[in-house]
Amino acid sequence: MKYSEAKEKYIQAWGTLGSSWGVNRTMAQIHALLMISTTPLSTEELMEELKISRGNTNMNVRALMDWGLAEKVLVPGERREYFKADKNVMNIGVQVAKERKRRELDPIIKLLNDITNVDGDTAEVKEFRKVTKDLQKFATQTESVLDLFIKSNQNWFFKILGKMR
Amino acid sequence: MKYSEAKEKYIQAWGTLGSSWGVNRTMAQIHALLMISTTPLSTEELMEELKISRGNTNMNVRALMDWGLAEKVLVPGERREYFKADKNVMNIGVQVAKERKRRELDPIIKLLNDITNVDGDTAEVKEFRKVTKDLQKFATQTESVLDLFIKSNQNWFFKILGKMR
DNA sequence: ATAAACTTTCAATATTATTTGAAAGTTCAA
DNA sequence: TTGAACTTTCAAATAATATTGAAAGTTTAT
Repeated sequence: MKYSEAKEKYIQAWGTLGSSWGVNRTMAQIHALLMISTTPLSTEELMEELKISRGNTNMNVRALMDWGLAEKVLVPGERREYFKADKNVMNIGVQVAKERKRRELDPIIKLLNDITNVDGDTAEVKEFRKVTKDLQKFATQTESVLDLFIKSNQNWFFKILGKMR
Repeated sequence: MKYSEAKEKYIQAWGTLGSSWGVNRTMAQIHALLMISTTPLSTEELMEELKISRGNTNMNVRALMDWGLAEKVLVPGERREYFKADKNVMNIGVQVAKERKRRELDPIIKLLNDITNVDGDTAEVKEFRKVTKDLQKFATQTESVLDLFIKSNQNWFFKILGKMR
């Protein structure tokens, strides 16, 4: 396969994947580009490559930095800011897990804690308590797995899991 | 907390969570309702409870069935179709993992297999190969974990993981 | 202090996803 | 068959989300 073709497919696929994972398409594509670049890229270069506006580029680069997936690089003697991505895939996985846990799982666990304490003893309420408690248990277990993954250095996590098969 | 309040919060939260997990809001809310209902619900009842149209209800109930999260219940002597959700939270987790693996991870692994075979030996292409191979490895490891989770009966998976801490 | 080089903001616009509801389709009892 | 009771479809409307680009803001060199 030709490089240009492979690159295009890769960026396109990353964008699609991103959007089904709570990350917007452009953000994922900028990340994809930074991942395969041999040097840090400027806003100009990102705009040029992805054919997107300055504002859009700026917003999504900042979002990537918020997620801990990219950082500024200052080149001595240059005004312009450059950006580079962390290329360690395991780190990326951990970072994404960490952020999504914080943004999604934590609030749900908090909510479930609140609502399992609903008053009443009708069949309806009993069922509600049962279901929400089950969900709470599952969410808490999921949280433990994520914490384990987040804390695990390198690929210890996968190594162990690999042995479990 | 009052039941009506808890219920509302729960349905609202489930909808929000769903949308950041590749499931649309209404689909998630229908699921939430079916989960806490003591009896199967009809299209009419879902429309009424969630204040949504017939078409919307129908589409999303079918989507839930596609995902293996709900099923039709035929009540003898009734024309109307009723729907109920699988209430086993672990099953739901497995089902969602299975579907998302099929819809998202599998295609990406396939793509990565293709594009890591890019031709060329420039620094650019070498970097591309390196990054995509790393991604491939990570995706494959993730696949193994998911397969393990999907195949694991009951909560064996979490039990083992729990011991790892 | 000025202006060039750059970054950030945000109201307007475009795109994408969801929802509606009426019409078409199906099933079944009589 | 017929028609009542129900389900499904899908084009159009609406809502949600992302993008643009020009203006405002900031930084740095002189």
